[in-house]
Amino acid sequence: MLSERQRLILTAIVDDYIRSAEPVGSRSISKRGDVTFSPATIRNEMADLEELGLLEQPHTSAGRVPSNKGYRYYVDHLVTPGGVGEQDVLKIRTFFAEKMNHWEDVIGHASTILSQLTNYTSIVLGPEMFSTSLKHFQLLPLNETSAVAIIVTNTGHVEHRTVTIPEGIEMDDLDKIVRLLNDKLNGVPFFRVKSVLYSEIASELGRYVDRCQQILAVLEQSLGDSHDPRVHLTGAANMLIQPEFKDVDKAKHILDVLEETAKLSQLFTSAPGGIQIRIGTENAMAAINECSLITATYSIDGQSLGTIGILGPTRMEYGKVISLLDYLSKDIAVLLSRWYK
Amino acid sequence: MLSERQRLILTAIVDDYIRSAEPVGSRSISKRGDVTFSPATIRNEMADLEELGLLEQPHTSAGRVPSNKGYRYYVDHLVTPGGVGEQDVLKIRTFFAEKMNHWEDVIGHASTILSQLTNYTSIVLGPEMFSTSLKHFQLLPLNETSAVAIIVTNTGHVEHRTVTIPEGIEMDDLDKIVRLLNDKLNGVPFFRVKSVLYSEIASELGRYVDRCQQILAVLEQSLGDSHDPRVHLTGAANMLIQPEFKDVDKAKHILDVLEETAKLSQLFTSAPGGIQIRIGTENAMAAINECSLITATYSIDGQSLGTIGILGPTRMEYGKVISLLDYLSKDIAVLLSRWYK
DNA sequence: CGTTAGCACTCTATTGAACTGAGTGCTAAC
DNA sequence: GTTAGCACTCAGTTCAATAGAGTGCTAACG
Repeated sequence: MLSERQRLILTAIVDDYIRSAEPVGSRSISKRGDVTFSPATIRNEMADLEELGLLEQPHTSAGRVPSNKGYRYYVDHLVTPGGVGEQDVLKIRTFFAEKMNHWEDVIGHASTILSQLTNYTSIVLGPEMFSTSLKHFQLLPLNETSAVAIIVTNTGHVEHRTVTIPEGIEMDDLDKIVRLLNDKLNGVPFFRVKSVLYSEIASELGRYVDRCQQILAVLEQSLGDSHDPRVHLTGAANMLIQPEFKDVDKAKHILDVLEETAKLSQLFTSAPGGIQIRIGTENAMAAINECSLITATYSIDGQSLGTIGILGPTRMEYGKVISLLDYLSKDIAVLLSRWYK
Repeated sequence: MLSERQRLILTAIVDDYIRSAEPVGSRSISKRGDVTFSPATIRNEMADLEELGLLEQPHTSAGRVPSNKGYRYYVDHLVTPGGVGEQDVLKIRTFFAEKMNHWEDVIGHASTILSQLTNYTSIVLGPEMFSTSLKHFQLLPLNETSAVAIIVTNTGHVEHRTVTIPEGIEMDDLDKIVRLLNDKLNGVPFFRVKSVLYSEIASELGRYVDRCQQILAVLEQSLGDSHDPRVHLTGAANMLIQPEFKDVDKAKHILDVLEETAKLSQLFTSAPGGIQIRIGTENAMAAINECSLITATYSIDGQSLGTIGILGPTRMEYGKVISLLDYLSKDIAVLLSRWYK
């Protein structure tokens, strides 16, 4: 347990370092208004904090820098979110007032706002289809061998892919089957579709055609693998602003990872709701071990739909980002629920 | 008009500089196998080439560097494309052998390959919808006020957006109208859809409903603005490899522009077919005035569909990139035509 | 007359030494 | 317990000297 004074000093150091990106010395802290002790006293406390592993020293004659553990303590006990500025709220309002044609536009806009307001990189996961239910299923033949399968969810989300039609299937049969599927599957949540498919419908399908195995294959083609949510990445170039990444090689490693958007979604191991913060090496990927990732989930009716997040250096404006993510995740929820209600 | 020897020397300088990114001196050229003159002779020629504006000198005691004009001469008269390596062909083969669910997957894969094989940034414009024709149009009501409009082209491309249904329209009417539209518009090329809409159909619509104005509005909502093609950007981080962009600020400017994918498509002022090369300041955007952009269009049946391109430093491996783009654009055409035929 | 060797000159980049300044740890006094 | 004072450490900066790459010019050569 830290003393009140230690907490005060740790806060001062972290705050200063977040602003300046330079090691913080005892003198500069004592000159701040909120700390009344002499540099010598502060030095003693800093030595203790270093022994506890909360601070680090780049070299003997430099000031102190928060360690990962120090940041962890800071976000767990010291940081004060402070709310979202009036200016920022206004920007968000005007940005979301724009016309949006797709579900995904909301998500994309959110991503842009996040990176603009923070000057960090924003990563936003679109709603997973599996948390919604099927509204409409359709197979549109293009020619003898292939068709476009279109799936619409109750939220207005559209998925589509080109599928191969097995030989020997009649158009009429396909039509019947699609109609049957729409009857049976309408309103069924996606995570249950497959089981319903096999338990209730597989038998009925037998009545219409004998080649039902192949039909099911087409269905699986249509539904399968649609698991990966859309990833919106904005402001990747903002990484280059940070002094810690002024070294081009470091920056490249990070940007390389960011480009593989598919892998990014793995970073977002489903948060238990609310804000989640991963500092430095707490992140699974080695390439971003000098970054912190803060995420928040947005949800409708308690059903968590997706995640918005900010990636920046460990020296990140935690308070500001937390407020913003909290605010925006709720905002998105409102927007989306209005969207399809 | 340059002498044969001048051309030889210019080629040598450009090739060397492309490899090394360092000013090329007379000595290093004379040591190459293909040039048999002494450094002094080469120096004389270099002075002439500089006077012609084809070469530049960073400072008095440095070697020569090609100017934009020099690159221009090089690509116009000197470069030999040299073909695509066996290895590369193999990689392309295996990459395109993967399963692809959408039209766009082909484009996305092409973009990835391009950046991987060149270590530059690839920009690929998906096929513009307007060069295809309407296969199917559908309005799927989500609730009382909004619906999902789905458009499928003859190539299997799917566009969708959420539209607002004007008040006072009956579901039945909508159904009839959609059916009518499918009858009339099936097979109509997109660039003619609007005119057909107004000339042939507007009158007929009057029979079904009196509020045809509003219906047309919905249609325009569905069709309108779908002009902008999908832009695939891959390997943006590769810019950081280039020594000319080791300065983080320079790199940031470029990456910032690259992030606004919408604006990127403006760089691709429709090429007259074949390969197009823009060197340095020939590019409209100031931010990429130290870059070269090489593009190739891919087309089916003479109908140009989209563009693939490579963005790199002006010091770019022109020969290799030209070969690759030429090869890949034809490959894409084959793949796509097989896709929907 | 075109080509080449030689040489003086220019300019950048590198090296290393001296210096500066921020910051610490420790000790002794308050 | 707190603070002033002081010796010490170490990165960063400045400056001059040096090395090296390359040029332009002149004169000689075939």
